[in-house]
Amino acid sequence: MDKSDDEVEEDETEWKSSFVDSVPSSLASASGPRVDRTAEPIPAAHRVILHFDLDCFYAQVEMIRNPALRGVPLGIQQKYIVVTCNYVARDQGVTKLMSVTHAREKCPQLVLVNGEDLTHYRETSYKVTELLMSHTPLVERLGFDENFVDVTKMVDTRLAETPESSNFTFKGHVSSHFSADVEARDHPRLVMGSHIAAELREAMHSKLGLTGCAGIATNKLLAKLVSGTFKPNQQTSLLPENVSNIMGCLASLRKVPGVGHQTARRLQALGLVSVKDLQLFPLSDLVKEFGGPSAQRLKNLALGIDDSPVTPTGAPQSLSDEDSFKKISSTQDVLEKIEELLSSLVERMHKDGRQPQTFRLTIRRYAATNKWFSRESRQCPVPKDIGHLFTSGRTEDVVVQLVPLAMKLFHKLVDSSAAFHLTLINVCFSNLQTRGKGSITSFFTERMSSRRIQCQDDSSQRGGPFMDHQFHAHSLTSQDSSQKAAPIKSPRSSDAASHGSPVVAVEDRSLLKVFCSTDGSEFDKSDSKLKNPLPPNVDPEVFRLLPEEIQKELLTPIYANSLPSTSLSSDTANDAPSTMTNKSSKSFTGSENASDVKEAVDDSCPPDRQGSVDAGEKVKGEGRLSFCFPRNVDPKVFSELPLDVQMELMSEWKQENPVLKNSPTRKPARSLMAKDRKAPGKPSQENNLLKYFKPS
DNA sequence: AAGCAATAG
DNA sequence: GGTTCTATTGCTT
Repeated sequence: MDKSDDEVEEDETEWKSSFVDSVPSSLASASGPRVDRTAEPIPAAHRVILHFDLDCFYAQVEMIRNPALRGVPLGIQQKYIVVTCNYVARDQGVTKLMSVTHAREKCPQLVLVNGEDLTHYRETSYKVTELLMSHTPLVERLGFDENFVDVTKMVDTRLAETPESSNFTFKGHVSSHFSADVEARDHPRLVMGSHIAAELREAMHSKLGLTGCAGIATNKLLAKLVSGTFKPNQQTSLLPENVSNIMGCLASLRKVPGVGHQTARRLQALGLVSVKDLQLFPLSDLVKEFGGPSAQRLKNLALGIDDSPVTPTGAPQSLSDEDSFKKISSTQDVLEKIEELLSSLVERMHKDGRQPQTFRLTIRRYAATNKWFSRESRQCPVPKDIGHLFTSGRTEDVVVQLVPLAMKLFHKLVDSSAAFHLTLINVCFSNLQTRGKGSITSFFTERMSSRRIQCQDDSSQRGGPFMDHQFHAHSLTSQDSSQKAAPIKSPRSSDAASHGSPVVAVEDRSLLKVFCSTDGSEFDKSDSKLKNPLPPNVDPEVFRLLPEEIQKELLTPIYANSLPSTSLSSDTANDAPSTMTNKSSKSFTGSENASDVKEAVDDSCPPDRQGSVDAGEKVKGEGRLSFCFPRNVDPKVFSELPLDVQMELMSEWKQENPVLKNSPTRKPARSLMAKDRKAPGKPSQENNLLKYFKPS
C-alpha cells in the first residue's frame, strides 16, 4: 500500500531559521512578473492549493465499521504484511508494511483486520473526494487517501466579500519563523486557504467521521510537502518566504514527490544526494542525463516550483483486481484464480455502469535472481458482442465468456508445457466507455446538476447532451480528441492556465457561487434526518458499552447510513460473498491444499484466534457465534446472510472441510451467494456511477 | 494500440 | 529495497 515513508513525521519538521536566499528570484518566475510585495497588492495570479491526507486511512475505515476497535492497537493485514495501523499500534512500535510476525512481537495485543478486499476503502475514499467536490470541482485524487484541491477561486470570492475587519490569522500551524501577525497580513490568500482547509477538514469529520491533515501552499508540491508536518489531524500553511527553507530541510532527494527510486539512483550517480545538490547542479548537465523536459522539471521540484495544475480526477480510468500468492504452477490453478478474480471484477464493472473496451492480464513470475517484482502483461480488445452483457447484469455470463479470453492471454505469456511459477495474477479493464444513457442521465439530473459547470465551455460538449463533462472527458477521450484540450496536463501552462484559460472549469461566476458557498449552510443540507434508531444489526447491549461520544457519533445520519446497512446495500453485499468463497472453497487462500500460502498467511495468525474475531463477535449474537470466523469474513455481512447459509458456512468452517469443487465452468457457491445478497439489500444496484460520486 | 517503466499511496 | 493492492502517466514500439 504505502511507501513507508509516511512516517517521516519528525525529521523534517524542524524548520531552521536560516533563510537561504539563493532561490527567491527563481521563485518569482513561478508567480508571474516580479512584484514588490510591500508596495503592490498581492498578485492575483497566485494559486492557493490544498493537500488533504487522511490519517491512517484503512485503519480509520475499519474503526468506523467497528467502533469497538477504537482505542485498541489495530493493524490492517494483507497476506502476511501489516500494511498500515492506527496510532495506538504505532505507539507500540508497529509500523507500516511490517511483517505480521514482527508486528506481533512488538505488540502482542495487536488486533488484525484483513484488508485484502478494498471495497470499503474505495467507497469511503470516493466519499471524501465527493465531499470536497461539493465545494469546488477542482479536486484531484492521489491514491485512496489523498486529495489536492485548487481553492484559488474560492479564496478570491471570499476575499472580495470579506470586510477589512475580519480576523485574519492562520488556522492551524504555519511553517515559518516569522511572527504570526506579520505573516497573516502579508498573505491574505493563504490565510483564507487555511480557513477553507479547516472547514473542509471539519466537514470530513462531521459528515464522514474521518480525520486527516492538510497542507496549504501555492502549488501541489509544496502543499503535499507541508501537509504532514504535524500529525495526526492537523494542518499547516507554507509561506513563500519559507520555501527554500523547507526544500533544504528535506532529508534526501527521495523525499521530493516525483523523485522515485530510479530517478534518485540516477541523480546519485551524478553525485547528487541532497536537494541542495540538485538546486545547484547545472541544468545543462542535467539535460544530458534526463533530457530537456525531465531535467527542467527535476530542477524545478528541487526549488519548490511546480506548475502542474490540479486536474480533476473524475471516475477511474481502469478497474483491476489482483491477488498475490506464494506459488501457482498449474494451468488449472491459473484458470481458477482468473475466474475468481474476474468474478469480482466483472461485478465491480457492472456497478460502475461503463463498458470496458480492453482487457488485460498481468502476471508476476517467481525468479530466484531477485528480479521478481517485474510484471508482464498481455491485453486485447473486449469482444463487441459481450460489451452489453456488462450492463445487463448477467455477470456470470460475462465471466464465462471472458475466462477463455484470459486464458488465451495467459498462454501468450506463459509456455505451459514447461514448468512455471507465478506469484501474482492481475486482471484489468480499461478504456472504459460510457454507454446506456439511462442510468447516467438519471445520475446527473438527480444529484449532479450543480457539477455540470465542470464543463469547460459549451462548445466543447460532445458525446451526449446529458453527460457530465467529468466522465465525458475521461471515458470518451479517444473519440472526440479533436480540439478537446480537456483537462490540461501541460506543465508549461502554469498558474495562468488554471484561471485565465477557457479550458479549465469554473468560468461562470454565478455558477461559481453555487459551488463556493462560503457559509456553513451547505454543510448541513444533505441529511436532515429522522430520529435515529439503532441499525438492526447493532447489538444494543454492545452499543451501550461504547463511550458516549462514540454512541453519539454513531447516531449521526452519516453513520446510520454507513454502518451495517452499508454491508447490506450496494457493493459490500456483493463483494462479501466472494471473499468468503475465496476462503472456503478455493484452493489457494483458505483450505488445506494450498499449504504454502496457508503457511504464509496463517502461521502468524492462526485462523481460530484472530484479532478481528473479538470485535466481530460483539456485533451480533454472541451466543450463537461462539466460534471464530475465518479471516476476512465480515461478521456483519455474515450475520445478514440467510440463516441456512450461515449454518452451512459455519459447519464448513468448523470441520475445516473445504468444499472441493473442481468444475471450472461454474461456481455454485459464488453465484448463489451473489444472488442472495442482492435481494435483501437494496433491490439490485442500478448501473451508475454513484459509487464514485454520490452525495452521502 | 500494446507493453512496460516509473511513481504514487 | 521489498512486502500488498491498486491506479495513473509517459515512453517506446
